[in-house]
Amino acid sequence: MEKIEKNTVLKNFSCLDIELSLFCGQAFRWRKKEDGSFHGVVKGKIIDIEQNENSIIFKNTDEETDRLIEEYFDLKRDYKKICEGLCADESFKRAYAEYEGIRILKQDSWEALCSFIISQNNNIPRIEGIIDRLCRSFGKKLNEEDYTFPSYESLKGITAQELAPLRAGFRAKYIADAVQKLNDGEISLEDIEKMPIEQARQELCKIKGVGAKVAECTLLYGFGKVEAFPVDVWVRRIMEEMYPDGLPEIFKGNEGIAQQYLFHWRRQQK
DNA sequence: AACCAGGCGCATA
DNA sequence: TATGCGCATGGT
Repeated sequence: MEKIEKNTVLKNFSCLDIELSLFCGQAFRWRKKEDGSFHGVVKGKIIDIEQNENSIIFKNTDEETDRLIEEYFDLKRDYKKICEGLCADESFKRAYAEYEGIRILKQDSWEALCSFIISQNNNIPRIEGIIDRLCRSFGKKLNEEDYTFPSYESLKGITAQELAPLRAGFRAKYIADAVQKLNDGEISLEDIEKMPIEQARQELCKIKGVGAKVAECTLLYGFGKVEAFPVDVWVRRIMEEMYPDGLPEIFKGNEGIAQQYLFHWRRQQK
């Protein structure tokens, strides 16, 4: 990363496609502007990104933003090396050939948890709408267009009734339960971060509306646990069609990365 | 007008 | 332990 005027510029990178990573179904709050740049809010900071052939420009950055970017896009991890290893599997190889550059985004853990509670039995446009209304209703206003994702602390005491305007349906009571358990300290995201993954799964599942799939998504996208492996309807199809005898051994430790490529590849099929 | 959407809780056996 | 149904909402 180098600083050029007000921007941070990345020139030597591999396996990093910003657009693919932002829009392959793991984050719900980014948008692509008419000029082709990407605009979003990460942990309260506004992020603008432009990707060209051999450079990525993060606009108007400061030190804190640089730190966030490095974490969010997991820049320290050697994705190229990992993915080339995963290519020993033919199905992954096909997905990788088409969609090289997908990375697992390390999102805020509460945002990931809440977002994937909302995602259950739901479709992506509606998930995005609900989350947008959540941020506009309860987040901090940064400017005319941008709002932060509301912290669970700021939502303390909220009821399903009060969440009704989000039109989240039956999921409202699940959000309320998560807010309550986090604020009362029944569950601690800081603790979960440090736990062995199996224990972390059990902790997350104490929240109403959090089952195996949502817990796994939270661990993968909110805690950067790339060994987590969310199984939804699409991944179930992949398993039946390609891995009837289980996942290949080569995926071990990077199941979440393999999952994201296969998930996106499968969803693009008719 | 049924059916589906990055599931889960609950009842039933 | 395993299956099946209902669930809010909105789009095809």
